[in-house]
Amino acid sequence: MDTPIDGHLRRQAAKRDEILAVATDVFLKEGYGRASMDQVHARIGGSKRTLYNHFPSKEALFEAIVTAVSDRVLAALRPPLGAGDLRRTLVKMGTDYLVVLLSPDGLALYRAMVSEAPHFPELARTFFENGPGRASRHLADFFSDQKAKGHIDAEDPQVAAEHFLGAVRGDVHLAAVLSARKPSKPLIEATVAQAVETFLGGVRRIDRTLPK
Amino acid sequence: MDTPIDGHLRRQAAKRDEILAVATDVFLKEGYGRASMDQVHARIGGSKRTLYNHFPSKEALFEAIVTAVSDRVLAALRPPLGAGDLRRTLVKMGTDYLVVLLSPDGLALYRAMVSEAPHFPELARTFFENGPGRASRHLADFFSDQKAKGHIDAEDPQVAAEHFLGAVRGDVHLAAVLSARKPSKPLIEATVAQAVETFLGGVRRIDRTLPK
DNA sequence: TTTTGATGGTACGATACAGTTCCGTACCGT
DNA sequence: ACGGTACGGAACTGTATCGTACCATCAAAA
Repeated sequence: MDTPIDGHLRRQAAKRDEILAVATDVFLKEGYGRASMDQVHARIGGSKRTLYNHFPSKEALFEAIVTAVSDRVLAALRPPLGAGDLRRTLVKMGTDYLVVLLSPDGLALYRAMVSEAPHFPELARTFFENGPGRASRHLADFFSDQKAKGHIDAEDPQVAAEHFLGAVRGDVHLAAVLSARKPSKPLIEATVAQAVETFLGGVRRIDRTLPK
Repeated sequence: MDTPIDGHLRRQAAKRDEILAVATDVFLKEGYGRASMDQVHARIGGSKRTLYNHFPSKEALFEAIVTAVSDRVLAALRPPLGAGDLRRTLVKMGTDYLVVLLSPDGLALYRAMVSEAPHFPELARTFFENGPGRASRHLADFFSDQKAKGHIDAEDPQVAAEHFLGAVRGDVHLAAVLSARKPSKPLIEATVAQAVETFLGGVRRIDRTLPK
């Protein structure tokens, strides 16, 4: 006995996926305010009623888009961090983090959430929790382990993680969000590299004539 | 002969200021998309024509608002940094920076610029240059001086400044932008304090059995 | 084959928006 | 007193918006 899939459900799901794909493109490119249901409908073709059958309102469609894109994009914010080498782990976490944030979808999602946070507060909260917040806690767990092993001397691992990721974002993410200029990958890697070194060793010159 | 101020110009300027004040409130609270000229007009009273006499379009009004608020808000991003104590300077710069970014106007301005950056690219560029970008360069100048004096060991002072300010933003700014929860001032100071310590000394545990 | 459910096509309703037009009034310098 | 300028008031234009109503069509299930 194989899968007794209803043909109607198959069609329905396919239509839903098609609508979601097109609507995602429109909403992320134009933003919630400037995107219009008519625009989506024009690119979908067909009836406007079927569009509203799948998503009962513009807000519902936007929420579906955000959750879908979040699931797809934000997953990469938590790469597997074995309890391995500290510097290597920071570099991997930093580059993965920054690459996701600077990807077209990442930038568009960030812009959309910042723009609509006041009108979709629970959605914004979910975005933060499943995105940057989770990434910070993920890294903080690693820091806790490193601290227990005596490799690290951070007062609060959670705060330390947030600071490291904030340093990685630096002005690069800000500039990209504001001017839509996507920096090159080597520049990303160089930025992360220096952030890691600063984070590890600090910036203060150590007196060579024996400390302590 | 006292000031030969034209009465017409006085009225004109007063009206312009009034419009700008009300419109700033509306635009920063609602965002460019949801704010409407009718809404501004309703709160101004008077004729719609006078509104359009002062600002020929919605876009022009928005640009005037952004430049005005930028001048007023972003000035505090460059506190005077005498070439004094390193730690104290970092703490001052960090707290001033974060307090401005987390102020209601700072958050609203940030949201507005991120939202409308694709449609007002030159405005977004100006905002970045006069805001976070200038702050980074300001701090970078201080770092260059400290480096010349042998107090710090940063490869690229500009990048180091961006990383420090990024760490100061951390997840606090992100969370505030996304959830409109303004963190308390002691939390701000505590965050900055730890960021400064991490930035100065790094996180890696130094082997107590004599380094080097 | 008949019936059911999803879809295609299009017109429509109601509202909101940016920007204009017309007319009359209040104020200021001369 | 007079002329110029900005302002108040309100209706109006054209367009865009979200969402609904109506009917024909097509594919799958009975």
